[in-house]
Amino acid sequence: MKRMTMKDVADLAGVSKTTVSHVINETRFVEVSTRNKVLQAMKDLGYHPNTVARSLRSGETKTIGMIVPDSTNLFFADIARRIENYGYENGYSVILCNSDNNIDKQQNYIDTLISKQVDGVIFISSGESKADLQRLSESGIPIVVADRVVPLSLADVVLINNEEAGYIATKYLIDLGHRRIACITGSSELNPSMRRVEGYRRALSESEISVPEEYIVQGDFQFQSGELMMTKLMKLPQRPTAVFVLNDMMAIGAVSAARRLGVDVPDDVSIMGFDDIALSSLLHPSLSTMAQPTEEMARLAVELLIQKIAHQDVDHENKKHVLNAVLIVRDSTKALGG
Amino acid sequence: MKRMTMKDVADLAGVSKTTVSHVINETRFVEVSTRNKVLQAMKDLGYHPNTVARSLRSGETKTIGMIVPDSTNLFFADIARRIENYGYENGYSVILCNSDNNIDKQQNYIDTLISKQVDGVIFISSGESKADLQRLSESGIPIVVADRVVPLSLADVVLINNEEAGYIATKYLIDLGHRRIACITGSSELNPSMRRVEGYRRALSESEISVPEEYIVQGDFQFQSGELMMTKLMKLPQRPTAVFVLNDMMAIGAVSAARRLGVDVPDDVSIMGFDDIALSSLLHPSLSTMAQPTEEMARLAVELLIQKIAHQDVDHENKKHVLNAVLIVRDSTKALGG
DNA sequence: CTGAAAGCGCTTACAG
DNA sequence: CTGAAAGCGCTTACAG
Repeated sequence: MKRMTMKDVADLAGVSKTTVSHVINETRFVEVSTRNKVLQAMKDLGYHPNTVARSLRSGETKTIGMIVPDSTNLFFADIARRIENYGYENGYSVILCNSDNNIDKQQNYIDTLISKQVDGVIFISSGESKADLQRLSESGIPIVVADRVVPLSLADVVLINNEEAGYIATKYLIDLGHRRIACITGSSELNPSMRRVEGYRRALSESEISVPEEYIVQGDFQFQSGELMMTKLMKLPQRPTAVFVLNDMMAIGAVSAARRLGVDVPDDVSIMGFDDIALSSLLHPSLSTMAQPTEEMARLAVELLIQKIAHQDVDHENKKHVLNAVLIVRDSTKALGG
Repeated sequence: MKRMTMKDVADLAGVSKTTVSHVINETRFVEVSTRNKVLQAMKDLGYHPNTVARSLRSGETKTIGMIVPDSTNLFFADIARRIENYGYENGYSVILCNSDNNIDKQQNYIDTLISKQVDGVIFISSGESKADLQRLSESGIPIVVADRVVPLSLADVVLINNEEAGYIATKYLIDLGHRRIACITGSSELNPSMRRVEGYRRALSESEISVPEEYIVQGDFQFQSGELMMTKLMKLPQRPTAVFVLNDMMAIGAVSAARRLGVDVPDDVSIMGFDDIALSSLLHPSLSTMAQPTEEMARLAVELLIQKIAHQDVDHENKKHVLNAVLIVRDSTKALGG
């Protein structure tokens, strides 16, 4: 049961540790017969290389940290899953860190990640965390931030064009003939939410549609707030005919609230979501939404990180990588009076 | 930007590495003034202890591996989240491994976890994986298996009493006056699914209700199969008045299918789920279900693992820890004709 | 084609 | 109250 080491393998195979190391890593030519003896010895002993020792020596752990606000949220769960998968394909393990909107927890995790010598960190949206990011960055660990804007001095950034996406969604509703278009936002300090609202406003003002302030209500990206805010909107004297909800979970809540109020979706009111979580295509009515390219975001984030890890020496210019959300039309929206 | 080491701290503070180590770990008394000098030096240098070196020396990595089939599945996401959290509270980081029902991936991850010298592994349900578990177990790494039955020679096991839970759910439907009670199962080779069906059968036979074989239909724990199987059931000449669905995701699909067919839930048919994922209480009708104690499962799994890690020397007797699912009555079920 | 030895950054007996 | 030194299991220049 004792853990076998290279020494054990070397002894059994009758060669040096150097040679064992080289056959394991294929890092220099080894006589075929020697090689086979080593391989056989490894097998006989059930040898597993000790990555900890290797990491100490080589300076790389083949491990990355992934910080997400809440891996239970379907949007983050999806990205986290894909990051794990791309990491795996590239030989990296990922340490899962839920920041939980808890500043202490996030800070502790960052210290832990630094101490564990992770090769890089993928940081996904969380409240205010410039200071933490700064510490990470100062420690010299490559960072990629996803779904969030930070100073480029700190990290590469991968995100979607939220303003444009907000514009496209709203424009789509306008083109369907809607004029009374409300919006359920996320927490006001979150940049993605703010930017989507800006796009929403731009589309409306471009079409010279004025928006009463009570049409813009604030949620918190959770189901319940979608329900609550939708109920509020439906009780307005001048009811909107379409609602742009800034994420799908709230949009699903909004559909639910509408149903309970006897308001038909999409006959009486069109509802437009954001994210395209898996659930959105399944429920009835299926949700029209702006799909985030999570696959691409995750792939790009991992690729960028791996590049940064590889070229840590040359000074890498951090960039902002902007992807596009795409309009997905399903059953929760329809032409006004159509 | 160069990583600081204990040597740097020792030099700046004018003490030995030994002393630095002892103030960091609080492992022997150090003169207050010396202590302060060391602390100050650490701060000035932005020193972070190198856990990799520590692990090599001490033999523990303060890291555990968590293998789940798919962290995107709400039930697993919930458990994974809680395990991460309990791990964090106990000073452990967790490496996220999605086995993905891919035997190669799972095997690779296990080798990786062994090589990375994780202190323990929490293994959550996956298809057939006795061989992998065996390898892990032979490497001497403590293992806790959750939501699944394996030989106790290999690991501690934490799970719910699926048979009893299936019985309780079905008995509840019977007590509501239902006699024609169908069941949508999960993949037939999964033990939890099989056991729940056994409980379902026991409750029915106890009440001397015979169940036509076409009332038991097989899904795969995904939304779509719930929809599909529900549709099939509703087209039966002798339609069931209640359906026990072996997980919530399929139950939500079943509700959705019913709605589309113009069958009211719960007026025309009662639907009973299993798991109590967060979504189940939110949708309308909210779902009656058997709640799995994920909080307790996660806590227990982490506690057991930590105990095993601590007492690796003394030979620990693996046990099966059986928790109870609890009946949650919501709006998707009602008395027959009530 | 292969090996001896230094060293990665810690912890911890041993010594005083 | 503190320090010098061995050693955890690897990798990799250096040497032959």
